[in-house]
Amino acid sequence: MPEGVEVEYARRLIEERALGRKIAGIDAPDAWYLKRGLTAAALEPAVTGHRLTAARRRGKLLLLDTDRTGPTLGLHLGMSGRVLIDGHAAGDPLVYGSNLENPAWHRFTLRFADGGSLAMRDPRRLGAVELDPDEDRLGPDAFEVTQAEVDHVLTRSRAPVKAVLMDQSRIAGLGNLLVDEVLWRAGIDPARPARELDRNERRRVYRAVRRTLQLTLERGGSHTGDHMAQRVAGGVCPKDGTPFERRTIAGRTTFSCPQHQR
DNA sequence: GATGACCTGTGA
DNA sequence: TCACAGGTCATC
Repeated sequence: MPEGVEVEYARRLIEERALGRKIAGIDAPDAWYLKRGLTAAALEPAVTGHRLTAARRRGKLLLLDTDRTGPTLGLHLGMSGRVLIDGHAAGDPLVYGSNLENPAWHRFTLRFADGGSLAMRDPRRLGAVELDPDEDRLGPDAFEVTQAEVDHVLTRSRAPVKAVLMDQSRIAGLGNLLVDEVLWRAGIDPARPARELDRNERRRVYRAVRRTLQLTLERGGSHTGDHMAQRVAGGVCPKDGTPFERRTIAGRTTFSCPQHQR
């Protein structure tokens, strides 16, 4: 779904309400939802009887550790996925997601021995479940990324700075909305080749990443940025009132201010 | 690295 | 009916 901020909400929900609970079985009615060769027949015995011991997150990947030498479960929320525990979700509803309940949208469920459950509801089926995921395919997490790491990825690519910031193998956790908000705050044109940014501009990007994550986390989601409200036809820049420009960059709809993003 | 594909729901 | 959607993956 969701970008790093929503995945962080899901992680916290799991940490608060699911840790220590024993898995009694799984419900995986959609074989397509299990990735990298995983099958329900292999997954169920691998996790049954184990307790959840930690809920971690790297970028948009949720990592559920189990006890002893039990496996780690990797959950991807895709574009429309949410985590429900005992039927309850975390955070605000997705702006572009459906909040209706439909049993057919429950693509994967962990059943707990106490009778509750951890379910993934995902209308669009673009999420995924995997076992012992390779966490190193992802770059440093956006919530913990350093200025040095930002400098490193930006100076090594000629791609548009937006494409670089959205590349999960470089920095993990920023999606389309958050990157637009970051570059709007930093005053950088999303189409600029990343390596052309000077030292001062890279510093602004780093600070905007920190500020954007802090702000949207406090406010309730990736859609709560100041820039987001103007992501519509006729939207104007909240800083200077200039009509926003709408383009496709890195394959994604991009809104930016032609006046102050340069 | 840009592009299209994946899948399905929503709103114009 | 169509365009579009906050993500990833394979392919050119």
